[in-house]
Amino acid sequence: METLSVACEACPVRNKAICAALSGPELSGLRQIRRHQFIPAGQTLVWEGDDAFVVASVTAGVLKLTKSLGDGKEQIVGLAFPADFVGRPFHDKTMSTVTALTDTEVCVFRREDFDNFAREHPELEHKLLERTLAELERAREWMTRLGRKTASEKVSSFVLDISERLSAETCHGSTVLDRFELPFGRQQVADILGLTIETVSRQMTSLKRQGLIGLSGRRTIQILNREGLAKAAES
Amino acid sequence: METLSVACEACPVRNKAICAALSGPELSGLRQIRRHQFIPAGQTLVWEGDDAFVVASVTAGVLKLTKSLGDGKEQIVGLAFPADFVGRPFHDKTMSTVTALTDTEVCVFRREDFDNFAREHPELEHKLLERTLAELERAREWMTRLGRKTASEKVSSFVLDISERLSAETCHGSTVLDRFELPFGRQQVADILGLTIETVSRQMTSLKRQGLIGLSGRRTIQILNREGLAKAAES
DNA sequence: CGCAACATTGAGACATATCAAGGAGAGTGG
DNA sequence: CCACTCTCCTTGATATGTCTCAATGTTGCG
Repeated sequence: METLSVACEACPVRNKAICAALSGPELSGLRQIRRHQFIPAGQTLVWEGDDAFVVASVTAGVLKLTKSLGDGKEQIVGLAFPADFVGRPFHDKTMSTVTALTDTEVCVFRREDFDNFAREHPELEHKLLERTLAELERAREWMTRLGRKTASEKVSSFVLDISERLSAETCHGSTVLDRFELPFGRQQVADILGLTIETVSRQMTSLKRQGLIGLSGRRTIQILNREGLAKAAES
Repeated sequence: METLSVACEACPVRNKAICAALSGPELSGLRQIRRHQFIPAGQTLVWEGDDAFVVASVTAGVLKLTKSLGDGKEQIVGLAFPADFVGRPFHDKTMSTVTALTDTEVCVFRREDFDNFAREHPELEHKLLERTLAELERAREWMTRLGRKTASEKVSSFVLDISERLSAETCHGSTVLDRFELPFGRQQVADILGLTIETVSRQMTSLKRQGLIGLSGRRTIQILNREGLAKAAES
């Protein structure tokens, strides 16, 4: 892994990540304990069950948080986009694996350093709390999808959800992208939705045939009828 | 709803809930904005989608957090035991319904009061952060169960999980209860696991026939072979 | 005791998984 | 620029687990 040197002031997520809580002198305190790091697509930052040595704030790219079951099966339990925070502060075990889906840049902290710093900076902890509460809400929404939706509803709501998250990233006002590239392949969509790759593929094709979405290349999706898709996403 | 008057010092969760962060004068500040309240089984504290007027800390009983889908179906996305915190501070919408499963007692706060108080008491926010991080972890574990486990694995892991949470409550050292009463009926177990009531029933019967658990009455479960049950819970 | 709510059991339908084959993209080397 | 190849995606046929519908059994309360 390669350490990059980027000034916090020039950071693309300066105003959105938890460090937005800090200014001037405090920020440079934080900078002293961080390491800006590049993670190539496919590489894993932390492993499920390991001692949690690090936490990190994402500045570019997308990561997945996964839990693996006895056999080869895995469930993706979270996604981390720029400005999101990964890892569990104040706790010594990591309970999910964090892996880069695309080439990624993160601000990494030794967990212990971060914990100490955070305890002395309530504003930072407050930002982190808000972010964690939002993430919890998202996880619960996701649980509903996993527990009570059909394959077709899962895929529809997934497409809508992702379009919103990717739009938030590019952040041109409140525009929602209607055409975007998925940062992952079919297997990973399946692991997000608790389905098999074949079922995801079939449902994608079905949505395409209904004229709700367009597919080009392997990963590009176009939403042709957002309203109709929203209807298909409801139970 | 009936307002009770219980001194914080005598509170059964005094040392476990987020208010454990406070002592003496700060605690009495918190006491001034709280209302101790009794909620009978079946009654709902807050509704999904409503403006979030209140947050609360549970002192006795069990509550469920649910999300409902278009039709009658619902998914339980969380359980709140004594010392747990419900509601979303610093945010104006409630995204899940909170309902008492058993007779319940909670410390209720107007959200605005709580927010203001919390911002002035970093120790309290810190406790809340730790609790929220733990809850997020639990939600993710639950997602894995919903997405990638079979009905039989779901029920087995559920029984183990509940036995641990109920034991934590009675808190006699590190004893784990082998015989306990579920605070909910079959339909609610189904809503937790993303199954139908019939499937839950069949799996319970099956575990019973395998000699892993014993069932008596409608809600009492006895774990006869914890190790075997753990094996059945893995994928 | 008798009732109402809840739980269990069975038979059949249906959705998704599994197994298996074929097709399209993207990168590589000629 | 085209053939080659590897990986990923799509499609089809069948198997299977869970849901649905329906009936029966049980619990606990008035």
